Amino acid sequence: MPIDPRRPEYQRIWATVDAIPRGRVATYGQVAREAGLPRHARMVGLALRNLPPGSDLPWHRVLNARGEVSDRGAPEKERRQRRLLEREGVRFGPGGRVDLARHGWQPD
DNA sequence: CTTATGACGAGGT
DNA sequence: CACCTCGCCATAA
Repeated sequence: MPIDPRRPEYQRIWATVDAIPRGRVATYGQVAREAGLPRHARMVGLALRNLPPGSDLPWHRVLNARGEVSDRGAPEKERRQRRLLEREGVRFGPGGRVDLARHGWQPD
């Protein structure tokens, strides 16, 4: 087991991701800040990488700061993420970018 | 203890 | 736009 999923940092990160509404996206840095962990964008990636297989968390709604699906060396999984987003109405422009001003999550 | 790694990001060229 | 460099920070080795 790489990390300890019981730690509050991970609990807060996952809770934040869980709050991203359908059809909207958030960046790693944004999730980190919302979770009260500024400068921990990389930790968000770490948290998502360690999700239990059958998790219902909307992990696919997290993109990098440029609005693209992050390269994790697994083209198949990356295509799946894109498909899941398109399924909920998120449009990808040429270059595989999402317009964050249009689809970005604005927390209350 | 020291290095390397990485689903990241800001800022410069 | 594309790259590149550097800072960041939890983890792993």
